[in-house]
Amino acid sequence: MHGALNQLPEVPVLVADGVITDPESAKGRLLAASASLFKQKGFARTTVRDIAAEVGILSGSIFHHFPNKESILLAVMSEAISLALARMHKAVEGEQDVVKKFRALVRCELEAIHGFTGVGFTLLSSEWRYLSETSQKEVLKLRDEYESFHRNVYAEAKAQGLIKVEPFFLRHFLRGALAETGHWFHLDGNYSLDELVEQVCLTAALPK
Amino acid sequence: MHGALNQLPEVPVLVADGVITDPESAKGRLLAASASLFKQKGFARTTVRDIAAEVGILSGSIFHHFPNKESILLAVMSEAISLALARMHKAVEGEQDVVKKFRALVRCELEAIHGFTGVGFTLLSSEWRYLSETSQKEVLKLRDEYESFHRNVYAEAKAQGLIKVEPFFLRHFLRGALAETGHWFHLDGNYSLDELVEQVCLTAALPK
Amino acid sequence: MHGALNQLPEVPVLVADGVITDPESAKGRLLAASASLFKQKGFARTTVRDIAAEVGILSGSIFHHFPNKESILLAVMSEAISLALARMHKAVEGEQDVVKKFRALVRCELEAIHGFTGVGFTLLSSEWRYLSETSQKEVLKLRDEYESFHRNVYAEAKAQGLIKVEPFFLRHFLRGALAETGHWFHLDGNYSLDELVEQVCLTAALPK
Amino acid sequence: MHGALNQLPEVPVLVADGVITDPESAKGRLLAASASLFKQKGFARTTVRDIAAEVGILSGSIFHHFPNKESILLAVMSEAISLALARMHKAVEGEQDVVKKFRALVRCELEAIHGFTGVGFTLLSSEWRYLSETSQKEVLKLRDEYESFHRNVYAEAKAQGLIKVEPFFLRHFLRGALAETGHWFHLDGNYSLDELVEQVCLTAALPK
DNA sequence: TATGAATGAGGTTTCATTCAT
DNA sequence: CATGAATGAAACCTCATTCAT
Repeated sequence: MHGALNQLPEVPVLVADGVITDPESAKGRLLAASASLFKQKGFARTTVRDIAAEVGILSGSIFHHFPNKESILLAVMSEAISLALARMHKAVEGEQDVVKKFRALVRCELEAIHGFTGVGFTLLSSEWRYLSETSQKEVLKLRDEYESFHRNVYAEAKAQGLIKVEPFFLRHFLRGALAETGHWFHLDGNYSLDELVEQVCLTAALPK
Repeated sequence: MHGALNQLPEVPVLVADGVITDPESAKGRLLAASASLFKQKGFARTTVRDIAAEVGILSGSIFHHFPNKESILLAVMSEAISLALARMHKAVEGEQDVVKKFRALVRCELEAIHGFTGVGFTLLSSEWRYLSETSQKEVLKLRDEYESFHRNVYAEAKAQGLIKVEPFFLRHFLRGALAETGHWFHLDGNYSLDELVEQVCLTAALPK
Repeated sequence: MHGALNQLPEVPVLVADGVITDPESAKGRLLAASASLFKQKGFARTTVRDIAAEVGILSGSIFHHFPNKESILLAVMSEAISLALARMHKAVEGEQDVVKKFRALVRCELEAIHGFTGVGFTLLSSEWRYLSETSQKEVLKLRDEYESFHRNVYAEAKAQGLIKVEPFFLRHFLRGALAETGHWFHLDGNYSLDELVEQVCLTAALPK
Repeated sequence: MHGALNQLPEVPVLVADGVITDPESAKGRLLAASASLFKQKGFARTTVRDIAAEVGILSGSIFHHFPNKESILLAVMSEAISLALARMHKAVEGEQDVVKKFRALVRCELEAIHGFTGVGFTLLSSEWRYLSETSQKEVLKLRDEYESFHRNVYAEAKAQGLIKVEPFFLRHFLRGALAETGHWFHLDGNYSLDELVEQVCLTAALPK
């Protein structure tokens, strides 16, 4: 999946813009390895020695790049959300049709969850509590931006009579439902990502 | 919320049937305290000293009731699912109307998540990875029973043309959406549990 | 020297009064060993493993008695000064002659420095900087009590025309001179403690 | 205080004679910064990164000037004592009056302690134990020269009946008393250096 | 059953030192 | 000479678990 990330055409642009750390730099490789391990074993069970071993350095060297273990989690999380934000904006750019925007958002979030934009997005919820309060606030700013963008599109859909549920509820339901796909849906399984998007829209009774 | 649990009329029955540990026994109080702490701080960050302090004993004494820390988590989880199963069966008992059964299942799961049946249900997903493989298999049996019951009701609804999405997908979506309510919905907030159930059904475009 | 401490007749009284920790208890042995090592190698160079090895336990066990390494230093220091205070009061109790009081104070401080009352007194100056600010304030209260007692006796001597120098200066000079004996004077060497006291008084031109 | 050091007229001479390192050279600035930090925080708590930051270089660069951290301490110490020796010889040069020589020595030592000759002299006692045995021996040669010079002047005073205490004891007492001034006396406080010298002589009952 | 001192493995972090650039 | 990433040993500290009382 890391490989996939590097091959995405927009990555160099995002690196240049400072959205994310260069995945080929030492720090970038550290982040990718950490994200992957945090996802596999959880933050608490992942030791800095594990991370170092994954990258091929010694544990002490990690602290050249990050002041402590928690700051790695913080970096993984804020890069994940920054990347998701950037890709989300690009995905709906210029689109007027609300249904298409809705589908784009769903697809974008699923891509974020399933690693098209690098691991890390799922950690936002599963490892949230391991972030210090200060760090939580920092990430919360980005999350709020992301969430309100979603809610606004849902509100448009509601205004056009395309859905009946309140945007506030719908966003919470969808976030949960999509995050959960991280636990059961596999890209290389029986269903494609597009079929998954389709089932989500079907559930919400959204017209094509 | 613990108090609420104890006041539920069916608790003595469930205790007598061996479904759950007597919440007034030493072991029961240990489980309740553990569940609450695991939910608050996560399994990994909760120390056996924390648990002992919450119950008012010393850390060493815990090991007279449980062989190790993980077995506490296992007990919390299997009691949570057993309780949820028992209450679920009771809730749909004798009911023929599929829509009513669907609503009952949703309500039941929300009650489990929000503590009507004691804390612990949320932990099933959030702390799942801290269970050893052996323990996971043990709990999985109960979860499978629970999950397939849900899927069967959804399949009925599909057969009657009430919903369009595949039961398999719907169950996964719903599980995620409902579990997520644990992070944003509060019983003492602006909305009642019934309103929440209503919004869930609205989202799935389910007729009344 | 530890042995000497235990044989002092007043020790049981002081332990009973809560002035010092029982030197035969686990905590007391830990303190004695720590004080001795801190004196030998300095606080920074003494590892908790060193201390544990000296006492015959494992390093982790130390933290059953003290929350961290610094708190051991704090305890060593406050016990040292508390003990010195107690013995000082006893030494001048009922004495009216200023010259005799002066000699008693000098002797008392030398005894504290050279271990008659347990190691630790010298550390008060040499390892002072390793104490956190909070801990410094705590110990400072005791030190102030000790220092002002000395200054008061010197002021009496000045008032009686026995010395010419200001008490403020004299106390600072004496503290330095006596502390320094810790680096060159040895009880088992060529001179006795009484001869040392005599030389101090000679230097200050104090009549017999 | 560093500024003051550089302005002293004899510094260029001493640099030219190889007594001390040029305080404007890279090595000299490194020594000054180290001495200052060692005094503030102690040798053990001062990191090479601290020193490097103070000088404005990176930690790795330090090792182009010194083979290891301890050698910095050694250099600071031997320069301190060399400088003190040079200034001491100059101060008593041609002086016949023992009382005046005594005063000159006291003043000289106080100047060394309070920074007229650059920080570092106090470290000789406080950080002594952090020197390896080999280094201790090296500095000891210089210290012995310094100490015996003092003792000889005291012996002269004793021979002339000006003091009563043994030179051996007096030197130890004075060293301690003067070193201690580093902890409480401040040049910019209520008393001048000359008043301090006066109080020292008063204490030792030395005639004017 | 409860206690609490002790264990001991393992965690995060620090830091002097090295070395290719 | 300077850099700064990397090293690797060792530091402090945590904590589930044991066991004699």
